[in-house]
Amino acid sequence: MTLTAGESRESISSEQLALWRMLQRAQVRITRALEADLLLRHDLALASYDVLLHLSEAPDRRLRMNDLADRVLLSRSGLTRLIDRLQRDGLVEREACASDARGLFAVLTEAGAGRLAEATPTYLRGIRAQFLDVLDAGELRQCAAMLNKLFPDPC
Amino acid sequence: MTLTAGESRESISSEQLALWRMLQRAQVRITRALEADLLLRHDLALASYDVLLHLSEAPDRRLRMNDLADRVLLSRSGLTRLIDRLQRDGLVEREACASDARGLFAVLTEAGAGRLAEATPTYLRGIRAQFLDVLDAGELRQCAAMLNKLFPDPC
DNA sequence: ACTGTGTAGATGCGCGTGCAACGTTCTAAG
DNA sequence: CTTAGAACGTTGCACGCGCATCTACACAGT
Repeated sequence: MTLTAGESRESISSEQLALWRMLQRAQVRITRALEADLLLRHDLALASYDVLLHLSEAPDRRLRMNDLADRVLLSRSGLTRLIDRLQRDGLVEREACASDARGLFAVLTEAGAGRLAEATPTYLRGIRAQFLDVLDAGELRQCAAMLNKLFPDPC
Repeated sequence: MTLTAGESRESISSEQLALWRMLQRAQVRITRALEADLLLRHDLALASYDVLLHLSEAPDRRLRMNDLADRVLLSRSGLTRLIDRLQRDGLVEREACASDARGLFAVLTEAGAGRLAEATPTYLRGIRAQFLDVLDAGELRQCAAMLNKLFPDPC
């Protein structure tokens, strides 16, 4: 079962390379399909959805810009601009941080929570259709196990 | 083992949602690490590497723009510009298509093949370090099986 | 208090991307 | 032959992103 020794150490078989390329393709496809659907139905980019989602899960629906940037896998400047847009659309507000004058909170507004709630069915349907429903329970467990090895970092 | 019935059909458990988010994070991380390495060591973006790789595998090291765009998951205009850059750097050339005056081939040059050969060890090392070496042979098989279900399209 | 080092966000800039529109060429119907 | 429609690739445009830089503030040591 685990007698890969020497094969995966030296170089890469064409099956392994093909596996990697397939993984890339699958990921891009799934993400694009999801984003397209979200954009079409709710005029919401995937990154925006992610921001709203993370904020909705945070205590007091607020998160420091820095923490938020880490969670949504965006550069700090990228997040600044994204929050600009979300603020312009009234989905998020900036609020000063009492304990640290440098810091800002991004706060989910009521409108933002509403928009998130609207879009969530689309989001869930998307990941089910593209991903979860395609695999059975055993495969999902295997997938989780692999991801834990690939990505041991704290959430 | 396969008694998901009803659970994955109705809505999404938080484990499933977490699984999906982890998958996203893992994918972004792996891709970014790989691209950063490639960029740092060989001044080659991942998309550029992919183009060179696909061309090197094609008969006569050439591919129609359209076919190439499909393979590297880029829009037609995106590919036009990418080929512009690669041509400027001498890694690729455009060549008219005899049978169809609308068509163009992107052709890998010697310099392009050389650059690809230079970068390939970095590329392979990257996907091994980030992905292949982390999993054992059984997991890689499971992964392949899942990808075949997720992405049944022809390569 | 003062100075130096580090951190939180914002901004200028260049780059790469997709969409819509365009010109060119192929193909089929009349 | 002519003409309508589709296909191939390119271009104008706007957008989102990251990097480098900047300002404001925090916190340590003196």
